[in-house]
This record gives sequence, C-alpha cells and structure tokens, in this order.
Amino acid sequence: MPDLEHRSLPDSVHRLLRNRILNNELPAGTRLVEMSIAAELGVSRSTVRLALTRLADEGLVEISPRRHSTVTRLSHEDIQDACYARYVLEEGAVRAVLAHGTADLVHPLTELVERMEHAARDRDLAAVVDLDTAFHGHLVAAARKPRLAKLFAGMDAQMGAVMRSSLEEQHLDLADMPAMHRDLVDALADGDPSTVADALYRHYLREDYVL
Amino acid sequence: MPDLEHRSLPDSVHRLLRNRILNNELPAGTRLVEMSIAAELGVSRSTVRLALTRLADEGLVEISPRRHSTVTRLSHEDIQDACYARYVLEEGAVRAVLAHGTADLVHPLTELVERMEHAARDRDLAAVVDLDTAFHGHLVAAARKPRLAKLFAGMDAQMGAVMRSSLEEQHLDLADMPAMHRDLVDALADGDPSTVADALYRHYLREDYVL
DNA sequence: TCTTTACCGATTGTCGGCAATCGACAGTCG
DNA sequence: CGACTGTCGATTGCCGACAATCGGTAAAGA
Repeated sequence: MPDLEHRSLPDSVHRLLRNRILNNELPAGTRLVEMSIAAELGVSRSTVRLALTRLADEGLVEISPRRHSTVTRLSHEDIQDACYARYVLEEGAVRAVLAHGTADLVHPLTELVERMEHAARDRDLAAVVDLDTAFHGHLVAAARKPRLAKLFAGMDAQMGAVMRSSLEEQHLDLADMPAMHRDLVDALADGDPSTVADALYRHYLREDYVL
Repeated sequence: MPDLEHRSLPDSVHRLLRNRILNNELPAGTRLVEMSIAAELGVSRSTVRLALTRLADEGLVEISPRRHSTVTRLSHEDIQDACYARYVLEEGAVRAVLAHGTADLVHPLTELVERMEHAARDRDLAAVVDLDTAFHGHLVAAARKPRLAKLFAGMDAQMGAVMRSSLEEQHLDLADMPAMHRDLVDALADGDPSTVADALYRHYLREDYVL
C-alpha cells in the first residue's frame, strides 16, 4: 500500500478509492463493502465509511441505505448532464475572468497545452486527464470566486470518469485533446465573451464528444 | 409531515443544527463542540461529527483540524461570492429552461409569488425565506439538469443566511421580496434569454442587495 | 520583566463492537 | 406447481472508548 499516511486517513482512503474507480480497477456496478475495504487497507470501518460518503457526494458511488454501496454507472444522460453543469460553472467563471482581462492567463495555459501535447504523443492517458483538470482548474481559479471554484472542483472526478469513458469508447481521441484546449486559449486571447462562451460550449457539449 | 422522511440520525442532527444557525440561535463565531452537542441531543459523537461535516460542506460551519468547529462568519466578499455562484447556476438552468419554453412555469411561480406577498405582509421572515427557496428551486428543477439542481440546492442554506443577514442589516426589505420575484416571472414570460439573464443578475447582484 | 519551555486540559481522529435491518433462501400451504 | 412466510446470513447504523494533538498557562531561566 502506497503512502496511506500522508494526510488524514479518510482523505487517503478517499483518494485511493477514487483512483481505483477512475482507472477502472473498480468497474461500474462493483459492490463496495466497508468491512472488506477496511480489512484490505488496514484501517477502521468508520474511516472507509467516511471515504465512501465523500465519493457519494462526488457522484462516483451510490449508497443504498441499509444495503451496500456500488460504483456509479454513468448513463448517456448522466454524461450530458455532468458536462452541462461543468460548462455552466466554467462559463460563469470565465465571464468573471474576462472582466479582469486574460493577459496573465494565456501564457500558463499555453504551457499546459504544450505539456498536454507531449503527453498525448506518448499516449499517456492519465497525464492528459490530469493536465485537463489542471487546465480548467487554473482557468476557473483566475476568476477569484472561491465558491464557484469549489463547486467546479467537486466535479473533477466525474469529468475524469466521463473523459475516460469517452476515450475508451472511441468517441474522443487522445490526440484531439490538446487542440481542443488550444481553441479555448485562442478564444480567451481574443477576449470576446460570446466567442469564449461558444468555444466552451463546443469544448464540453459538441455532439461527438459524449457517448 | 416533514419528518416522515426521517431517514437517518445524522440527517436529523444536521437539519436541527442548520435551523439553529439560520435562526441565529447559534450566531456566527459560535464554537461547536462535538461532545457537548452529542450530550445535549442524546446521540453519539460520531453522529454529530457527520452532521458537522455536512454543515461544513454547505459552508455554514468551518472545521479547523485538531481544534474545534465554529459557525462561519460571512464577510462582505463571502456574500458577493455566494450570490455570484448562485447566479451562475440559476442562469445556466434558466438557459436550459428557455429552450423548452416557459409556459407551464409562469403559473406555479406566480402562485408562489402571491403566497410570498401574503407572508411579507405578515412580516413572516421564515415563510418568505422558505418561499424564496421554493421559487428558485422550482425554477431550476424545470431545467431537468439533476447535477445543476443538486449544486444549486447545496447553496440553499448559505443563501438563506445571506438573506437573513441582508434583511437584518436593513439592506433589503421584506416587502421588496415579492416584487423582485415578480420581475423574474415577467422576464421569464417574455422569454428573451438576455432579458431573463439581466433580471437574474439584478435579482442576485444589484449593489443594494448585499451588505 | 521578558522569553522560553514543559505541562495540562480540552478536543478531535480513529477504532472495534453491538444491535437493527435488508435480501436471499428454504420450507410450507393452497 | 406457484405463492407466501419465517428464518438466517450479510451488511450497515450507531455507539462509547482510547489515543493523538492542539492551545493556553504556569513555571523556570536570563
């Protein structure tokens, strides 16, 4: 077991389980039994319980009262729904960003896109997903709206699941990811709100992106 | 019959504490000690702990690791931030609503506004706040975007706190609330997206609304 | 008197156990 | 043969206890 003792125990368990779910080591529908997980990781059931609750808040796990928890199965509608929510939040953040100007945003975002190009060339799925998260996180953070950023970050895990699912089912190609983000940066550099909004909409909701 | 959904003990404790905070029985800055609350309510500390965690997720309570929890004190910036996040979510929902048409929305919303007028005439603060929550909740639900609605509902408690604070400090009058919502209904009936967006922006972010 | 440090009370982090509840299965009755 | 019901194992909901850690305070040194 890798470093379980880095932060608080429930947080560590939470991250560990989240990674397993996102890497499909725990496929959708898997039954998650508190006692088994606790025994495997060498922690208490209460700790596992708290981690599962947080995963449920993130939408990765469903808890049936008095029964057992299962890994959430994302339907086509779920994916569209998640993408729309993500789009709304990011668009709201970007509107605030544009009021301040995007000058000091273009450079770091461009650098992230370049790193994403390298990762995509190496077919490194995990790295691309992480860079995607970093890219959008950086963009939203620039809005200086803490609550908006927190809501946005709360959907990171679900969006990771969506991306992996879309990539796996070939509705999206790893090689296209950097270009999609470069379009976003270009729109930001342009600075026109409706241009950016359109670019964001395409980024999240173009019909060939989802299932 | 609200307590027929008496799902779980932590949920009950969570609702109880939330009501106390919103009614200012537990003013901002109050220290919340798990053991004391557990003793008073006759439940276990673990149960209280879970309730406090949920309150922290809602933004009503701040948990300092290894120390104690306190009722969040909302600063001027916090209030603006919360209102902006709420505005972004509702605007995103309304955009989806407008695509379906607002015909079957105007009537129930108008009825809620009328009930709000009665409550405002009676100076019934709690009823007005509840009707406000119901109004916006109904509007967002019409978008049929579950994740968006969930994020929106997650801010209900904070917005309740904001409203009570604004009313208490006389930056907002109870009597103005129904008219503010009627404006929103009128804009919805009109159906033009930018008209509705403007009305929403004024509703949440006009400068005399917040502290 | 001011600074440093060791201690103490208060509070949380984590744990394992007990009882309640649910689904599955088998036995029984029509 | 099918439907109903009582029982059993599996799993969670909740609990009290123990250990770790923090802030404050009082004692010691300069």
